[in-house]
Amino acid sequence: MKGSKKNPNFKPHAAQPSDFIRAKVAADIVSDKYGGRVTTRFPPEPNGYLHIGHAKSICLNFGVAAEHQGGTCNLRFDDTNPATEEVKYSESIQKDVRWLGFDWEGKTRYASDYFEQLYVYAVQLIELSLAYVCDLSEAEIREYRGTVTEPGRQSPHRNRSIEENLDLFQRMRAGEFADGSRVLRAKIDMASPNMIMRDTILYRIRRLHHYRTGDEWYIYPMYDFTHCLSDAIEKITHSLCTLEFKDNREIYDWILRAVAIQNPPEQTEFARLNLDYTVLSKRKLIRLVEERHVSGWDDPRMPTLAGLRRRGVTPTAIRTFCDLIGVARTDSRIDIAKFEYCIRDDLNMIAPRVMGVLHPLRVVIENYPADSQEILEAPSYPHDVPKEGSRDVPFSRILYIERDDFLEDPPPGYFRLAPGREVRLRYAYFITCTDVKKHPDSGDIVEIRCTYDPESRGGRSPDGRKVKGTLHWVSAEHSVPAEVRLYDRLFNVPDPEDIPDGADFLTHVNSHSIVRLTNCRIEPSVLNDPPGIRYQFERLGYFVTDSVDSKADSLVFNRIIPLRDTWAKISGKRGRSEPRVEESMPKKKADKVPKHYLDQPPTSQHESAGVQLNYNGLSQEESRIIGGNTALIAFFEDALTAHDDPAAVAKWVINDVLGEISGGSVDSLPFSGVDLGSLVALVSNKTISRSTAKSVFSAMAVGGGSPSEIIERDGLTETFDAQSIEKAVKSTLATHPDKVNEYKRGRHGLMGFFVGQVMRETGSRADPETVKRLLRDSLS
RNA sequence: UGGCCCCUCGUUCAAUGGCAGGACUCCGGUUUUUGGAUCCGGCAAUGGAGGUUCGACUCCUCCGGGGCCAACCA
Repeated sequence: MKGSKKNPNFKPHAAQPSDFIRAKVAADIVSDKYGGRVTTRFPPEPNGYLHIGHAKSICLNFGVAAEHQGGTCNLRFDDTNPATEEVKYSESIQKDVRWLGFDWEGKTRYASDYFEQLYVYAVQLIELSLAYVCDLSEAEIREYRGTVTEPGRQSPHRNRSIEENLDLFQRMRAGEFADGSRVLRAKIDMASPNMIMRDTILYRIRRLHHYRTGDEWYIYPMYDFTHCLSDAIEKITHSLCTLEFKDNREIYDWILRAVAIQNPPEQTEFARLNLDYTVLSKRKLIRLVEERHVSGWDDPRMPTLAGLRRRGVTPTAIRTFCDLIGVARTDSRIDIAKFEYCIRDDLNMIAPRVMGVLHPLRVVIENYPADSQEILEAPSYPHDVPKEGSRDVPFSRILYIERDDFLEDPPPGYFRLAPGREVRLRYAYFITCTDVKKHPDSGDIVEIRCTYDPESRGGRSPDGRKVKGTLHWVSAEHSVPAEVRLYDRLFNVPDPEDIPDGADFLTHVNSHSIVRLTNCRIEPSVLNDPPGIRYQFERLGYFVTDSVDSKADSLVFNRIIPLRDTWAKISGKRGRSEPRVEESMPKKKADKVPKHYLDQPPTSQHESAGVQLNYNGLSQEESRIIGGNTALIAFFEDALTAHDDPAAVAKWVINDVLGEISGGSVDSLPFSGVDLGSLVALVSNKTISRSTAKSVFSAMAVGGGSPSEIIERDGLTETFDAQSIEKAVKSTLATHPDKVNEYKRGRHGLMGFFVGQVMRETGSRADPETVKRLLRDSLS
C-alpha cells in the first residue's frame, strides 16, 4: 500500500529478472496489477526445523521483495494444526531466518491471529451456500471421495439448509461435538478430476491446546482454507510455493473468488530443492534424529540450518548457493559439489590460516639445539586474499608433521617428505630427512630424523634452490591438543529416497560420516582467539570450534569442509585420512532411447475418440485433433464461413490457436472463428505475408478485433517490394561485417540470424523467402 | 488407470520463433612458500517420431520417461 515503507533487505541495484518468477513479478509491475506493489511471504509451519531447502524459498521470497522499491516479505507461521506445533519451533525458525541474513517487515505474523476473521469468511461461505457441515466419519469421507480414476459421491449432508449449517457450525465452534464428528466442507464438485476439489474440507474439530490461542478454539481451519485467505488478509501479491501445491491452486483461487477478494494474490509454484547425498523431507529428518543416527537437529551433518550453522557453514555461502541454483519448474537434484564450491569460495576469502596436524608424526631436527626455540611470524592470509594480519608460530627441535606427508617409499609424483628428500616447512625452514625410526615390533614409523638449513629461515633459501613440497607442522612442545571431528556426507548414495519397495532409506546412511580424531595438535595462536572463528588449517580444510562441545581447555573442532585435494585424486585415494564412501552411483535418468517407439502408430489409440471430421484436404491427424473438441469444431466451422479452405484454416487452428489457448478453451479467446478465417483469407490471397499474419494473430490474441482493423491500426499494410527488401538486406549486412565474414568462412547457421535481423528491420512485413534469396545472393 | 506438471552438456540454470550460452563437475596448462586459490583453454546437451514455418529448444500431435494428487497434514 505505502511505497514509503522501508525494506531492510532492499537491494537498489537488482539484477535483471533471472527466472520465471522474477519475470512474472516484473510483468505485473509493468501492467500495474497490484499498483506496483510487491509483497511476498515465507510461511513455515512451526512443527520442525528449517533446512537448506527452506533456505531456497526464503532467499526467493525475501529476494524478490528486496529487489523492488517498497517490496516486503512477511514471515508468517501457518499454525493451524495444534497437534504438531510448538513455540520452540517458532523461535528457532525466526532465529534461523535472521541468521541467514533476512529481516521481515513489522511483526511476525501468525495464521492463528486470523482465526476470528477466518471464521467470518467460513460463515460467509455457508451463507453463499458454498459450504456445508458434513457428519460423515473420516473413513466415510475417504470412501465417498472416490479415487483418482473414479468420481466420488455426494455427501448425504450436502444439501442441508443454510440455517442448519450456520447453527451446526456455530455449535462446532462452541465445542458441542466430539473430535472428528463433523467437518465443514466446501460445496464444489465430487466428480472433479482434481481430488483437491472434491468438496474440500475447510474446518475440523480438535479439542487440543494450541500453542498460541490456548483453549479458545474447538475448531481449526485447514491449510487450503487458511493459506489463501491469510495471503489475502496480508495483501500478498505473489504467493510462491513448491510444485506439489500445484493442484491446490484451484481451491486457492476458488475460495478467494467465492468471498470476492479484490485484487487476489496469485500462487506460483517452483521446484523444491533436492540435494545429492542428503534427505530434505521433514519426516525423514525426524527419523534420523529420533533413531539416533545423528546427535540432534543441530548435528553438524544435518542439512538443517541449525546443523549447517554448527558445522561452520556461513550464511553467505548458503545465499550464494541459492542464487546459483536458480529457480525453475523442473524437478532437480543439485550436485553437492556446487554447495561445497560455495562454502569454500566464501571461506577462502574470510578464514584466517593456522596450522594444525591431524595425525601427528614426530620429527626431530637433529641440528637444532634442544634448548633453543624461536618465534616465526606467519601471515594469516595468503598473498591472493586482500586481508591483513599475522600470528606468531613457535619453532623448536621437536615437531609434528602430518603422517601422510612422509612416505618411506614414495610413488612417482609424490613431492612431500621421504628419506633423503628436502622439503619446506611452511613459514619456517627447509628440512632434509636423514633417518626413519620404526617400532621394533610393529615396524610402524614412530619418528623421522631431519636436519634443517639455518639459511632457509622463512622458507626461502638464499642460494635459490627450490623444493617442491611444503608441509604444515606444529612445535611439539608449544602446540595445543584438540579433538577434531571430520564429517562426510550422511548417505552413501546420491538419492537416498530412491529405494526399492519395502526398503528403508536408513540403510543408506554412511557409517563413516563422522570420524573423531583425538590426538590432534594445533598451533597455539588459536588460544588467543574467541571461539567461533572459522579457520583454514593450511593444506587440510576449513574448521571451526564446536559451539556445544569445545571448551577453552579442551578444544573441539568441526571440519566444515576439506580443501580440494588434487593429490588425493591423482594418487587414487579419496580424502586425506578417513575412509570415504564409495564412488557416486550413476544417477537415475530416463532411458534416452525408448525401446518400443515403433510399436504403435501414433493415432491408433485415439481413432475412436471424438468426431471424425470430413473435410477435403485435412489429414487424418488434423481432423482427429479438431474433431476431438466440440468447441474447436464450432470455431473451425465459423472460420470456414469467412474462408472456405479447410486445409489452410485447419493448420492455423491446430498450430496457432491451440498454442494460444494452451490447454484452455477457445471460448476464452478475445476473437472469433470468423476473425481467424478472414486472417487466413488475407494470407491466401497474398494481401499480407504469413509472417505479417503472425503478428496480426498475436495482436488479436491480446486485444481481439478483426484482422483488417488491426492491419489498419498498426500500419501493417504490405509495403515491402523486392527493392526495399534489398535495401534492408544491404543495411543489415553492413552493420554486421564480422558475422558476414564468419558466414563466408562457413558458419552457415548465421543465416537465421541475418533473416531475423532483416525481418526485424522490416517489421516482419517482408516476405521471408525473398529475404532469404536476396541474402544468399549477397553472401555468395 | 483420471487430472495436472516436467524433460537442454555429467549436474543445474539460460536462449521476444532467428548465432544453443553461463555456472558447477571433469580434463589439460599457467601460477604458487597451501597438491588451496588464481588465470587461460578444452570436453560436453535440446528424450523420440511426425507436423506447422523461410527458420523450431521454443508452436501443434503422438510416443517414451519422470513427478504430484485419493490426511479431518502443510
